[in-house]
Parts: sequence; structure tokens; C-alpha cells
Amino acid sequence: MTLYLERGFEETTVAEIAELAGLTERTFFRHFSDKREVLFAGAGALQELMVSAVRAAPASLSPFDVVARAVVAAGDAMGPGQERALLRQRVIDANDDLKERELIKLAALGRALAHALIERGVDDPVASLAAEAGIAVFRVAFERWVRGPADADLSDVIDSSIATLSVITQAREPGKRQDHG
Amino acid sequence: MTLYLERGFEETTVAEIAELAGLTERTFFRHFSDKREVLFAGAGALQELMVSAVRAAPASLSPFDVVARAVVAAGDAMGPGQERALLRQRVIDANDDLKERELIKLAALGRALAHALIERGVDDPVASLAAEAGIAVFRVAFERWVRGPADADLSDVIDSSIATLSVITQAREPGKRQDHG
DNA sequence: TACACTGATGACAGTTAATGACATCAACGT
DNA sequence: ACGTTGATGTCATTAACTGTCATCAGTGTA
Repeated sequence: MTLYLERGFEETTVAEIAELAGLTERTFFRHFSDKREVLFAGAGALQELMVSAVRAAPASLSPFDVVARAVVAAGDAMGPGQERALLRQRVIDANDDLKERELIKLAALGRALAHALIERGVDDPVASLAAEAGIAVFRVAFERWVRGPADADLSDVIDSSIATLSVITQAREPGKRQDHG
Repeated sequence: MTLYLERGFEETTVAEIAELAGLTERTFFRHFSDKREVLFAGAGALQELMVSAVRAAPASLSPFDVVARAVVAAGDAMGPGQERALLRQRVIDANDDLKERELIKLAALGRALAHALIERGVDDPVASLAAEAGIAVFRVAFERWVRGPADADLSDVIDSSIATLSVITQAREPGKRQDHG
């Protein structure tokens, strides 16, 4: 993180990272599958947290409510570390390769959530859509939170984004099917 | 595409591609910024198509309906080339690096759609969420279409997915805010 | 014809991410 | 003392990219 912030991601070589850490390149690649993965090592924990939240949700909730609860749980867990998350995000935003890696982590998270929903008995198109919608909310809310005031609560932004999405998708022409021919 | 299908993406070197095309490596990298980009050169056209659809939509439509129309327009354009799209998708699905690139193209598409909505006067959180939801629908529907029967119409799958998402996000506990303590 | 300019390509060297193979060394139990 | 195991170092190699200069075809102009 120190080197990435100082001189950027591309300009930092693995040799430099290894030297600063007192290791060799080879050891670096034993710990991280590639140069980007250093910044995403903790993504697995977040995914497990959200999947657990899905599993722990009451059976009475609708699929989307279950996902919403998982997203809020993730927001709570990320509460105190706003500064660290912000630095990390700054590094990621400055580099396209890192953005790609972030996106695939989110996609994996979406699949995991969908899978957890299916295990609860939700049908597949519904499960995937609810999960993807949840990821979309998470992404948008996170960005609003990072760019917003320093004392804002991520959970509040998430709540608000969930409500907004709900309103948006309701405001449709009732029963009218899109024509396409 | 020939080499990627024969031996996979990782196992195909740029030198081999260049040789088959009767060019040098250097020339390959002058046409494509990196090895993956060969498969995504046409993504820009699709994005322009969808942005145009957003701009051309009647002012009376809700933001989500506008996005839905753009997604359907993309589905129509992709109608005849199912076989080619399927081969391409098979190559992409078999490799994580290519999945990453695909995701960032979709993310760029999402931002472009959100921007087009904002130009129509839609507020920012609403625009981003509508766009992201549209992308989610597109992704889920496209996957269902690719894996589904060969004679299926992508536009129909998209229509159905849009309707499903609409239903999902409506089926919430009315007015109840998620607790997170 | 001669000349200048431009754009695309080739030729070549160099950097760096990433991987495989083997050696070393400390910790641990028997 | 001995073998095992896990983490690390060392060395060699592949292949993605990049910088730089040379070449060459096409085009306009005197």
C-alpha cells in the first residue's frame, strides 16, 4: 500500500515490494497469486460474512430483503475502517487492471449470494436477479459513501439506496410489455 | 478466435496469433492494447447503440423503462449472431482474465447509460441505480439465453427478466427499514 | 522525375510479471 | 540422530508488453 500510494500501481515492481517486505519475489508470488491480489486478499472474508447473513436471515423475508440484509451487514462490518478503505479505493480507482479485479470479486460475490439464496429454496432467475440487484446497490452505495462526508454511516447510505432502487423499479408502466420488432 | 478455441486463451501466444495473421507481434500490439482486447474490440459499438436508444426514448418513460428499452435494443441487435456470440462467450467463460475484461466493459456500459440518463435530467443516485439494474438484467438474461434453447429470442428473455426484477423489488415489507445494530 | 511527408509495419533490444525445479533451513516429533 | 513438513531462497525460463529506429508504400507537389 505504501509503494502503491507513493508511485502508483504500475510503477511499483514486485521486486520493490519484496525488498521492502524483506522477502524475495518468489515468496511474494507464493502468498499472492498475482500482483493485484495483494489488495483483494480480504475479499473472501467479506463474501463469507454476507453469505452467512443470507443463511441467518429469517425464512419469512423475501429474496430481495434477504440480500438487502446481507448488504447492510457488510456495510456494518466496514464501518470503522473508512480511512483504510478510502486509501485502498484510491489506489484501485487509479488503475484499470485493479478495477477489473475488483469487478470480478464483486461478480463472485454475486454468484455466492445467488447460490445461498438457491439453497434457501429461491428459484434461479429470481435468485440471480436479487443477488445482482444487491451487488448493484452495494456498489452504488459504497461509491456514494466514499465520496461523501467523512462522518457518514455506510449502513445509512445502503438503506437509502435500497429504498431508491425499490421505488425505481416500481415506477413502470403497469402491465405494458416493451415492444421490439 | 480459431486459436483461442483450439488451445484456449492462456495457451495461445501473441507470437502465434501474429504468425497466423501474417504480422509481427509489434503490429498486433499496435492494433490491440493487450492480448484480451482482441475479443472486445466491438464493445464500443454496442455501447453507442444502447446510449443512442436511451437518448431516443420518449421523455414520458420512467428511468428504468428507458434503460429497459436500451437493453432490449441491444438484444435485438444481437439477434442473428447467436452462434458467433456463443463461441466468443465460451472462450471468455473459460478464462478468468477474460471475464475480468468483460466485466469492466459492462461497467463502462453502466456508467455510459447512467450518464445518458443524467443528460435527460434524471438525478444521480436514481440514474446510477437504474443503469446498474439494467446491466444486471442484461447479464442475467444473456446468460439464460446462451445456455437456453438455440431458437430462443434474446429479446424475450430480456423482457421476462425485466419483469421478474420488477416483481422482486416490489415484494418487500412495506415501509419497514432494515435494522442494523 | 524528384522530393517531402505520412502512416503502417518490421526489426530488435529491453523490462517485468509469472512459473517451474531444486536447494536450504528451522521446527517438530520420535 | 533422524525423517518430515512448511516456508523460503536461488536460478532459469517463458511470454506479455514497450521504446526506438529503419523500412516501405502511398500521396501530393514542383
